[in-house]
Amino acid sequence: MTEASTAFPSSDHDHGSCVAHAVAKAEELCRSRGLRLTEIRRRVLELVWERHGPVGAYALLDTLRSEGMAAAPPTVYRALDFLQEQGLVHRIERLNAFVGCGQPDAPHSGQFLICSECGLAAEIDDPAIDRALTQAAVALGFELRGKTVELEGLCPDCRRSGNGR
Amino acid sequence: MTEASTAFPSSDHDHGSCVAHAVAKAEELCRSRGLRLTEIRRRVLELVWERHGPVGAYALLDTLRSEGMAAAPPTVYRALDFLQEQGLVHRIERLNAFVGCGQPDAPHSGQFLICSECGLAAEIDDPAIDRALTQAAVALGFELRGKTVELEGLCPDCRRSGNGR
DNA sequence: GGAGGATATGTTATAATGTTGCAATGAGAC
DNA sequence: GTCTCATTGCAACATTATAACATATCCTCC
Repeated sequence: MTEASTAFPSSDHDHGSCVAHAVAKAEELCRSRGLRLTEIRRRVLELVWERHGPVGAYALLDTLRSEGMAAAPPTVYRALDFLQEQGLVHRIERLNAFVGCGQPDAPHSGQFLICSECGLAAEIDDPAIDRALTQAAVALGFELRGKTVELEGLCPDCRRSGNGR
Repeated sequence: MTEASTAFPSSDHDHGSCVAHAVAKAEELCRSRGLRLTEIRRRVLELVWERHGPVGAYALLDTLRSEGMAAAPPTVYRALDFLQEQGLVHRIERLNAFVGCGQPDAPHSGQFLICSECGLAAEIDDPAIDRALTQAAVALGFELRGKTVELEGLCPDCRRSGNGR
């Protein structure tokens, strides 16, 4: 997950299977925690994974509606809240958008590389970054509860293809 | 700036002089860059510093209006855009809010400690964090353009006074 | 298997944040 | 002085998020 080849999803990977995998993982996780992965929650999770990049809440909402579901903003936000609490999706502050998390079981903070060109977001989990953050907080007597790390720039692919200048 | 005593503004420091100082610095900076620190821009900068903590765009707007200025959302957002471009204020993504920057001349990315209890935000500039971020990006072949680092938790004061549990 | 409580969803309205487009103004260059 | 360009005024609108309250569904316990 800290390797260039895996940080950004390759354009030809098998979406279907990775969505299925994520949902299966979520089901297991909910079972083990005694929580309900309801129809809506599951569908939102699937949609987030299908897109395989940051998705806005209202994009999800539109999709749900187009599928005939009765859905209003709270429907989506509540599902997203639940998924976030369980670590199944992360919110990307810079984009007001959400992405699926590949490691919902391992607690971690979510560090992202966001490509300004293609819009993809790669999650990394770099211990050195985490260590530096923790140390800074300790040094200042700050009790750390949440970390947001979002790096914006050009992903390897877009760099190669000369996009973004 | 990486010291506990200075990271968070102490409750009894001299607001007036630090606002004045920030504005003086901004004026000099604009002069040297051949830019115009107009009435609106200056006032917005002052307001951001007066609050000495994250302020929302609409809070600024309300204040401007209460002072009799003809102001609409674009008025404020344009001023904030300008100030951000010049490094005079930073945006805090987690809060959709803005804070004054004490080091507008030294280019830096803006790393924040945000207290969930008192709402203050302390800017730090920790080289170790920056190094870790840069190295992660390099390792992944990612061309870094912007960094967001926002740590949320309890500031030393609120910790001591037992707020936030 | 039915009552009751907790969890989840439906629904409507509204709040909060941010942007677009175009006209009018004003400051500095020549 | 006039030209040009940056800045501001203004109106409308777009996007993101939440509040409040009613209804439905699930689960447990008897």
